Amino acid sequence: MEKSKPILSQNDLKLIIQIASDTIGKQLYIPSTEYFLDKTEKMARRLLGSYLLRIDRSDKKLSICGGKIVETEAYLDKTDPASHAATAKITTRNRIFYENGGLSYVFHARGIYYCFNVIVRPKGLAGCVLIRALEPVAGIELMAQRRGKSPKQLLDLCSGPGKICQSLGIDVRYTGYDLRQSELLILNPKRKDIKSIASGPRIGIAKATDWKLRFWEKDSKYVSR
DNA sequence: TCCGAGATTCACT
DNA sequence: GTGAATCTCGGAG
Repeated sequence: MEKSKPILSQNDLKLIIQIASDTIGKQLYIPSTEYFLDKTEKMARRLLGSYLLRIDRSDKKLSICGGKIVETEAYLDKTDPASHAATAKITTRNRIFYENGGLSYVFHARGIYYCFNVIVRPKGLAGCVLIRALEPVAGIELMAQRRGKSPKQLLDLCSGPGKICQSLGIDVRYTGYDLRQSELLILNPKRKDIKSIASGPRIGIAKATDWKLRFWEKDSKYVSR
């Protein structure tokens, strides 16, 4: 059995939500546990406009970085040839797909970069949503530093799954974190300011290339391509 | 135990 | 537009 991942104390969580809300300029909330249990495709749309935040408490100082989710892709269960859950059996890699929704799943892409996913659906059913792009809103200097870019290069901080992980300092160790109460948080505003959602085929895969499971905020400058 | 493929990014032509 | 960097997992033997 894998070691369970650290969670934040209720006090820290409260403080972090307050700081994040002030930074972004609107009140943010922790989604309910049920929020993450819907069908994968629906979740990929629903997560647009939510905020993905990384909490850093390394040198006693609390820092928050992250942004608004503007692009996602849905990866389904074993019926989806492009999904890591496509193999018939449960393996070390895809075991987490069958956990209750609301956990993180991070994997290595091409040996160099990482991709961050949100596990969705109830326990026993496989599904995850790849976060492809963020609109940076918090901790921009820290993210730029991690990316080796200038804070002015906003468009180049989180416009791709590998870039997001680099900006937020996420690697495979961050698999299995509870996104409602850990250093990796998904928070929702009361009302999302996503005007309209576009959809199209997923990017960078060789199988099921015509399935329209990629969703993004139409007109957002921050999407990956 | 070995081999091949892969949900990416960046530099170079 | 093309190719290289680089590492993990799954499947075959």
